[in-house]
Amino acid sequence: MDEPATTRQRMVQATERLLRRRGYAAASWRNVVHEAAAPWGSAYHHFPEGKEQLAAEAVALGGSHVGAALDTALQSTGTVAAAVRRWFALAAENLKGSDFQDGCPVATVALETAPQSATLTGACSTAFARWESTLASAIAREGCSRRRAGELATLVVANLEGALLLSRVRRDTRPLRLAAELLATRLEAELGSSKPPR
Amino acid sequence: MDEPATTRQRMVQATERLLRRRGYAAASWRNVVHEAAAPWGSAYHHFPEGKEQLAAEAVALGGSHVGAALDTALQSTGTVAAAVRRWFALAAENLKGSDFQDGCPVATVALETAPQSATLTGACSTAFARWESTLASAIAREGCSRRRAGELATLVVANLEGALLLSRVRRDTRPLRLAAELLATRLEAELGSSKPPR
Amino acid sequence: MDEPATTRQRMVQATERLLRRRGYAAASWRNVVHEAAAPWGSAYHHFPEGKEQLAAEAVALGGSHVGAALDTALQSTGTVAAAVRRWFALAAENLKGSDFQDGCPVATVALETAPQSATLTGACSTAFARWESTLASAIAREGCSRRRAGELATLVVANLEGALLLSRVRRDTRPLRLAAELLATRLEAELGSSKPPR
Amino acid sequence: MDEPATTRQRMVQATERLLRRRGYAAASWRNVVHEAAAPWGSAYHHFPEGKEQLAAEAVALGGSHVGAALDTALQSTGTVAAAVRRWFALAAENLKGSDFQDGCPVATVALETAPQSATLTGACSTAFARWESTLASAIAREGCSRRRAGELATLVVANLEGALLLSRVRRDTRPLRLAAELLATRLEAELGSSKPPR
DNA sequence: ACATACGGGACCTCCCGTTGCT
DNA sequence: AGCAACGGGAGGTCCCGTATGT
Repeated sequence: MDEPATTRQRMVQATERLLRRRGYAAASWRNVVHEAAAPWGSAYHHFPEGKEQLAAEAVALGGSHVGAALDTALQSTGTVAAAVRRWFALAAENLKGSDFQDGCPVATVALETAPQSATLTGACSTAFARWESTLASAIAREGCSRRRAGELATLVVANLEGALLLSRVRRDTRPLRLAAELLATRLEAELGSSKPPR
Repeated sequence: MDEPATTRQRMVQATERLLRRRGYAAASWRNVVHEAAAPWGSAYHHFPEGKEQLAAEAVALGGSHVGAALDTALQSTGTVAAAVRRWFALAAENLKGSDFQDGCPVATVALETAPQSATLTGACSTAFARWESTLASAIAREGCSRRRAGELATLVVANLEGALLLSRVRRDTRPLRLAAELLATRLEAELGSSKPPR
Repeated sequence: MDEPATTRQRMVQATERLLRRRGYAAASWRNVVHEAAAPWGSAYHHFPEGKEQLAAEAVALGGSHVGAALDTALQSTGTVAAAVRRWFALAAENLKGSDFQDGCPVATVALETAPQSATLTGACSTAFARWESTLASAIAREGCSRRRAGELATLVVANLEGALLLSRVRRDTRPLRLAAELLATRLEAELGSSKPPR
Repeated sequence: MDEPATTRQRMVQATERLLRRRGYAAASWRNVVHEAAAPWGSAYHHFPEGKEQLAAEAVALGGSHVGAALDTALQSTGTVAAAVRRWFALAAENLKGSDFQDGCPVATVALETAPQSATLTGACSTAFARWESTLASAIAREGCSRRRAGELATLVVANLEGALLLSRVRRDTRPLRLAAELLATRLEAELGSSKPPR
């Protein structure tokens, strides 16, 4: 195990990197094969449906990275409110750690391709839905209706994306911190009675 | 006044339309001159610094449109909380009215070009800053420290962009309604009794 | 015998189909293996000399199909003149039956590749020569010098190809009927005295 | 007058040359701009509808060349029968003069692109129709019903194309001579009463 | 202010043929 | 016989910016 990544995997990873940093337009085959040190001649062997397929897989990969950070945050904290704070802090770290170069691969592709490519919009939608589903489950577990849990999860994701965008443009992570605070306060207010935060 | 739009104006307007709907990549000269029914021969006469200049002006125009909606919302309501609800509702209307085709021109360009083009990132940043400044003034007028007013304004803008993104991807305006509710509640809580939030 | 077609056979047949309908350029390996439901992995096992070999065999197969129609026509009629009429009528049927999609695989390849590929030009030439030889023998049997029989055979083939081309472009089989009439009349005139047409 | 050919004209001419010699597939932009010594960057300036537009114009040009040869033949001879002989002889000369490299640009494109491109099939059809129309008028002038004149014209064109194809593949102009003889004899027979053929 | 043309390059897609491994 | 991957290149399209003439 832990074999060296296959060409195909390297291409998806490279694409995800490019999407994060410079968006869909920059994820050209040329850039991808260069970044991945992959053979250009077999691009369409691995991705017979072309660039959309490659990008869709990269979006899925990017989404799973962010989702993994959410899982980590949930596991390392006791309440959803704390997890949200942690999740947003991780996002802020990544942003700052890349000198504000790495944005959210999902959001970038979503805005750049919606509503032209159903495939890609679908991939973005799926990524968002997964985060929301994870969040909603965690929220519901703290004693909240499934319906309201879903709404709160949507708000968390919306705030993450909005704050990430603003933080990136301003080169300042404050929006992420403010959004985390806004959400955590609200979550504690709505869930607090039934679940003592440790 | 109210003269017919000049060639130059038509080009900026057409570009703004293209940015909203299909992003920076679609705002090619070819598409712009076609959409604007403008002569290609004088493109570089009007915009000697090229496509970036054109796009920057289009972002500014798009930003002013959204800003105008905010002004309208503030004038037609009594509190900032109500104005935010109204502002987000207007955004939802525009989104739905265009069959979820028209997104925010500022956000799209911001993600697509940051951090490659300082000019364009600056234009986006300026647009966001203008909305925040308007909001911050209105919030401060309801009895809040300038500092906290600025933070709340940032949160409003972050939520607008995040919710708009989610609403567009899902083809459902619910995220915008939820975000408006979250913000309005918080604004009322912090400003409501006339002042003392904490 | 009458076993299921081998992979190799299916590939040649698929190629012949593609040549007839869309020409040499459309007979890419990708299209061929898809049409034939054949494994790409063994393409160069079966056709070690590459695409030219495949196409040459497909031309030969196509030529034999047309030649078989000629044999049928000769057997089911009493004179060469009648056989020509029948042959052209069969060609018209095939053309119309395919909604004017199926042309002559030999002619298409001949024009598309002559004079670049000696192999393919040779394959086409052989196909034409076979039809002419069959015709010439039949004509000579009706009492005509071998020399003149060969000339008349050439004229029949030239008219078939020319009329097929015109009929296909116009989506109208009239040119084939006219050419058949022209040839039959001439054949009857030159052979008529010695061989009463039934 | 007799100005140097424009870039656009040179491109069409070069394309016509390539179509004649090597078919539609060989008329790539790369080959065209090389042959025409034209700037590749303005290809789509001159032919905004792309390769099909270029090829359609080249087919029209090629068709007009062949048509001009027909006009010449008609003017330099006394009867249609003689003109057909002359026309076919000119075709044979061109074929032989190019060492059997130059075929008919119209026929090649017709077979290669029919029925995929309506534009190109139309261009080919138009070229054929023009020759037929010229021929039909000339035939009718010799005392033949318009209807029969049209049929005979079709036969002439079909024989030209078929014989040209065979002559090219065989590297031997005999098919063209035989076809001319066949047609001339028939024309003389059908028109003979009013115009002594011999 | 506008038109026509140049000029080089990037885009995605698809091509043909080869190479080791079953 | 068949497979997965490689490898370089050509295909048509469209890009941005510039250069001349009015």
